[in-house]
Amino acid sequence: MKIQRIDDHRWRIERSGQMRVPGIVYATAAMLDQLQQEEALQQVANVATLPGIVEASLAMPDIHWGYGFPIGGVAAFDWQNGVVSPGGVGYDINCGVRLATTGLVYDDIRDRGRELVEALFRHVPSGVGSTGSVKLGPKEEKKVLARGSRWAVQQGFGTDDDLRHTEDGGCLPGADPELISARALERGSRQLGTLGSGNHFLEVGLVEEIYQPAAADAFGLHEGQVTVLLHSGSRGLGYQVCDDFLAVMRKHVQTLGIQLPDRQLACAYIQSEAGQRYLAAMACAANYAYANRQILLHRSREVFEQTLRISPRALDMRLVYDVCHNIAKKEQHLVQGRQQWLCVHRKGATRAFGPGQPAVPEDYREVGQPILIPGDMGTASYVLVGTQRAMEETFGSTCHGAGRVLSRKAALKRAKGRAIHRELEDKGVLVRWTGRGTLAEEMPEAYKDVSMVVEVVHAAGIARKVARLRPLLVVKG
DNA sequence: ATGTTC
Repeated sequence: MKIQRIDDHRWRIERSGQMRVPGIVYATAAMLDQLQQEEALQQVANVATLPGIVEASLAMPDIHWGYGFPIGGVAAFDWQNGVVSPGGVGYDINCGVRLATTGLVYDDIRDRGRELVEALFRHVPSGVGSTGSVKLGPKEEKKVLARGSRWAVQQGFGTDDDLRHTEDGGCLPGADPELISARALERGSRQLGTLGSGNHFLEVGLVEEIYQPAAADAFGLHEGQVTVLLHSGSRGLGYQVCDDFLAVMRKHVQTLGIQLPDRQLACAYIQSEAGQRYLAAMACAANYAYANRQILLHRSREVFEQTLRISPRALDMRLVYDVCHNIAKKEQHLVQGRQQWLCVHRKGATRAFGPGQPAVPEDYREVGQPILIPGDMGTASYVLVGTQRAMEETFGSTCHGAGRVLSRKAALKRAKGRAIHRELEDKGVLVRWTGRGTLAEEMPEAYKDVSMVVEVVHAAGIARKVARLRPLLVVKG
């Protein structure tokens, strides 16, 4: 594989073999050196062979190996002649992050940390297979799939302001619940409003530093403020939708006569029946995830109010934004000088729309879309803002997180004999968790330094730093 | 990520 340096933060994988377009990797030289030993760069090149891909197969600085497509990858396909692939979205359809501010400062919760984290842990079900927040009959579940966050708000789990500050308004269009298998529906019936496991979390933190006052002001962020950060997805339902459609597409792709460099790149032309059905089913799972995070936010409001015995008005928990980082979306972008309809796959990548974009909420439009980048549980998370340069270079996309450096297995080994929760406590982070190995798998050393990832996208201009958050209380699955 | 290999 031939890789050319473009500048300090951009590298081009030259076209070779069946590649239709080059690959572009956003990274420092040191990060690229590490990547050379992994399969992730080969996956970037593999994606570049798919029919209808435009401009380039993109990789963000948090790229790592994934199912078929790399995690941290962005690929856009022509809406008329291109393909859609479940592997380009990922198993956790609409995995995403939401950030809320509060009217509280550190002193308001300083002595209540243990109590708060206990109450959050009790009221927010977490862990693999967690259930019990909201139970849905089949009819009601289909409404969730069709309406997303709007269903949750209609049930009293939030406000219209929450919807305005959610990507897509919390509802992807074109969702068809009749395409969801009985098994997926069954898995979804008891998991709405639950956190899940792995890297999913609920975190109470502090705004530690502001980098860009104008954007921070627009987003309602100021130093010393208590925040709530949530990371979750579409749970077992989304997993099942992905699994169901991978099976469909593995068969389908054999009828197309296209040679794939990797079977995990199974796909369908967007305009085919299989392609349209996947997109309509994917939208259902995306809407389930939006509703899930909306209910998790509502539960957080309830816990803060009850534990601190304060009114909703005093708590003043406002949703800053909710972003999704595992999705394929129909969007119009400028390609070689003309507007073109595309299917933009973002897998472990976040939308990063710049100033003036109609899809950005009105109160943020002048500065650009908020971007939420969770780090590991002991260090920091970042709020960024989208840029015009991202619109021009990356189909309005940027990174999504720190990215793993240790496999789960390697992390377990490294954590042996250690008490990770004690180490976190020494850093000022109180943590409650469900799974046996979760804390070890998710320990800070298992991840890249999130600030290095953020520095790359900031320096490359495909997002700008707005604020840094420091974790105080963490609930893990 | 995932009722962590129906």
